[in-house]
Formats: sequence, structure tokens, C-alpha cells
Amino acid sequence: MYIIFTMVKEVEVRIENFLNTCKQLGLKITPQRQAVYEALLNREDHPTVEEIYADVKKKYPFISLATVYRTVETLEELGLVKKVAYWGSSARYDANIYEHHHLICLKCGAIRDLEMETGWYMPEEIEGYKTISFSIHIYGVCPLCRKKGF
Amino acid sequence: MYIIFTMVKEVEVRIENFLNTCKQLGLKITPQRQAVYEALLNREDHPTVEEIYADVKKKYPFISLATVYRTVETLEELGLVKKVAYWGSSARYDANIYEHHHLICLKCGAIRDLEMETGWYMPEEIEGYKTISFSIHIYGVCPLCRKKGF
DNA sequence: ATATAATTGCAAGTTTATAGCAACATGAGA
DNA sequence: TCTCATGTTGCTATAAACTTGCAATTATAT
Repeated sequence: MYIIFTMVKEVEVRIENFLNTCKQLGLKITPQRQAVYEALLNREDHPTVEEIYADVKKKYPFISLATVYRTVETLEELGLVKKVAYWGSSARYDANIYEHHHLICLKCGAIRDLEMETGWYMPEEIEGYKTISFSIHIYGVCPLCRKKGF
Repeated sequence: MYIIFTMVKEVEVRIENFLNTCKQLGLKITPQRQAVYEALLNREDHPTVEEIYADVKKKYPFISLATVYRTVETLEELGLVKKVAYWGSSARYDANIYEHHHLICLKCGAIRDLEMETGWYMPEEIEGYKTISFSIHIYGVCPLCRKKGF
């Protein structure tokens, strides 16, 4: 019924797309840049910049945190990732740019993608707004935090 | 069909409720605390802490920013306001705690509350998450920005 | 009125994010 | 393949957002 979004088959396609986009816009393909994007592709949650930094460091121990900040910003401008703002905590990023929904833990801040049918169809116009897309944010407590007694 | 949420008649009721909640929990009703809550009630947008601070200062010029930070946090714990962060880096607060949705302009960042029926009922549990509430975020272009040609 | 316990304001401290700049690496063209 | 222009990195300093410690103050129960 509810299917967690998986991006299995798409990783190579997306990296290809990333490389092309960079070339077209005259952006250099540096190991750091690619590593940051791959780190995001390889996670199904929505890591903070610090978390991405930790992931990338495993491969490139000398990368700078500032570079990660700059890179995710660049990727966002390219439309390759989305910044997922969320109550309170620090900014999180998502390499899934297709329309999808979010499961957000109120205790630890973790965010998961969620693909589901709602049966709700978005009108083309609401209150004078021309609508483009929508996303359902579901707030709750994640399994891990439930185990911890929340 | 789609009705923008107004909190006209409710202000007094909510302040009453706020006073009662404080009393029940042994929280003191200080002028600062009440002023912060009123400031939030008197706005239909979603102000940052700095913005609330500016509003309250008009009435209590000597209030401290730290107090506003602490007060909104307390109000959130009481369930009287919600923390909602979207684009910017800083947290925003909302005194409309009833389940409602958001119309977000991708051009200017304006956010409006929206009350509407979706016909979608949230299950009590999704993917192991115990669900608490949900909010639909509708992204689009607001009437003003449309007029400007977007 | 008084006592007591919560709350405030100030200032210092954290955390999160950005900017300046010299050193460096990528990729287009020789 | 080599060279060079320009984009990019990493370091560090700085800014912005938020939190905490503590003494002074104030609300409220008695």
C-alpha cells in the first residue's frame, strides 16, 4: 500500500545527467562535487550538510565542510537536489526531485520519502495561486524513537 | 470551496485558553509571555522570532530577544503554537494550531494558510511511524507574482 | 504582606552557515 | 600532451541563528 521510494535503477542515469548538466553550464567536474552528489544519491533519507560531509569524508578525508555547503547549494541551483526545510533543525537535502511525500519524525528530525496514492487531485488554481506541485508532510514518531519510548 | 483561515472571533477564546493552560501547569502569566502569544495571534503570516520580537517591542521596549526565543519554545510545548520552517534558515511560528495546509509562492516565498477538504484520511501508522498530523504544502505562483508576469 | 519558585535580561557561548582569499585542479585549446 | 585561464577548493575569519548560566526580578499561593 505504502511504498518507500527507491531510486535503485536510476543512480547511473542521474550521474550521467549530472555530468552533462555540469558540462553544459561550464561547471567543472571535480571529485568533491561528484562525491557529494553521489553521497546524496546513495541515501534514502534527507541528510544534513554535516551528515553528507561525514559520508564524503570516508572517501575524501581532506574535503572541507565549506565545500560541501557550497556544493549542495550549487546542486540545488542545477535542480539536481532539493533543500527540504523542516521545523527547527538544520537544512536537509534530497536527491529525489520527483513529486513525493514526506514522513517526518518530530523527535529526531529524520525525514523519509514516501510514495503513496492519496486520491486527492490538485486543482490547477487555488485562491488565485497557479498551482505547480504539492507535497504532503506527515509528522509523527519514527520507529527508532518509538523504541526509545517516545 | 477553499477558505482562507481567519482567526477573527477566536482571539479572546485563545487567550482565555492560554491563561487557563498556564494556570493548570503552574506557569506564570507574565506580561512578556502574554505579549508574545498575542503578537503571534495578531499575525496571519508566519513570523520569525526576530519579527515577533520587533512586534512585542512596540509594547514592551525592554523585552529581551532571549525571552522571545524561550517563550515561543514554551508556547510550542504547550501546543499553543507550531514551529514551521520553510525556505529561510530561521524558524517561523504559527498560532494556527488547527490542521491546515499551506499555499507557498515559489517566486516571492509568501505563505498563506489554507483550509480545505481533501478527502484523504491519515492512517494512524505509516511505515512504522506513529502519525500525529499532516500538512499539505502546495507550491505555485501567487496572484501578485502572476500579475508581474511569472 | 511574605515566601518561594518561576521567569526575565544580560552576556557569554554554541551551532549553523557564509565569505575572502591564496593555492590548486580541470578542461579547452595549442 | 602541455599550457593556461578560470572555476574550485580548503583554510580561516566572520556572520547569523539560537541557547545557556546566573543574578535580579516578579507572579502567585498562603
